[in-house]
Amino acid sequence: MQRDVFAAIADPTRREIITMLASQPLNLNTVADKFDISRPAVAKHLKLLKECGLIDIEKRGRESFCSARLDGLKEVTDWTAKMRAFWTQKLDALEVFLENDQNTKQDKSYE
Amino acid sequence: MQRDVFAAIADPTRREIITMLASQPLNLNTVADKFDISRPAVAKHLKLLKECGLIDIEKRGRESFCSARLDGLKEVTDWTAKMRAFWTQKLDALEVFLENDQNTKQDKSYE
DNA sequence: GCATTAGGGAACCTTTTGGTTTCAAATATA
DNA sequence: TATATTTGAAACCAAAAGGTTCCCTAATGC
Repeated sequence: MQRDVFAAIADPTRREIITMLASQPLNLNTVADKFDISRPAVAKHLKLLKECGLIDIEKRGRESFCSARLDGLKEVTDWTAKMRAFWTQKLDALEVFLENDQNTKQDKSYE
Repeated sequence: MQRDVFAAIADPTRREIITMLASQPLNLNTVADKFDISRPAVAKHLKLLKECGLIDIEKRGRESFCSARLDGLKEVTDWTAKMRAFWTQKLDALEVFLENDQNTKQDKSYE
């Protein structure tokens, strides 16, 4: 049972699948037809995406309908936003520091 | 030359490194000491992070000072935000659709 | 009933990933 | 100068990732 959303979106094919399914639900073969790789390969990607909660796979008769369930991406958005905010804040603090004290040569500071 | 930011943040160790460096710059050995894995292993992660632009490595004497440079994460934030927005919008549209027409079945066309 | 279609799943293969140990080079320091 | 510190880099390894082919089962359509 994979569950790392970061690993799930690391693969370009899986990101494409997500993009496709975000616009509309599709069955497995329809998804597979969009790629050059084999159906089992796509099925594996879909299974992984399901296991980490990014898509639903609903069986209807002999067909598997796949649909996006992208609230799991919040974890990624949150982390990246937090990192960038932290970093930007550091840069701002540095800027203020440099503006207020041009003479001090603090050689440990960066940029 | 790796350059996929999505792949870069797929590894938990690399995410930890990024988190560490977001709060303050550190030299290679200091980073390595925080982990149970060997120094060369950490050095490889740092090198990869540098190659995709998420950190800087500045050499001073015999030391390598590493600092965060997290604007590259914008690509990730943008993509995830876009997907989630798209998905939320679809959900809203679906809700309206269901409210307005309970009987129509969805078609299978893509794109 | 029979052929077709959609998908599941096993077995297998190759490349990548993440890790290791070992050694050499360069810089600091006593 | 001799020694310790910090890193770079090579060689190697095991496991995971991503892919393939082949075959089986179960709905569906005729």
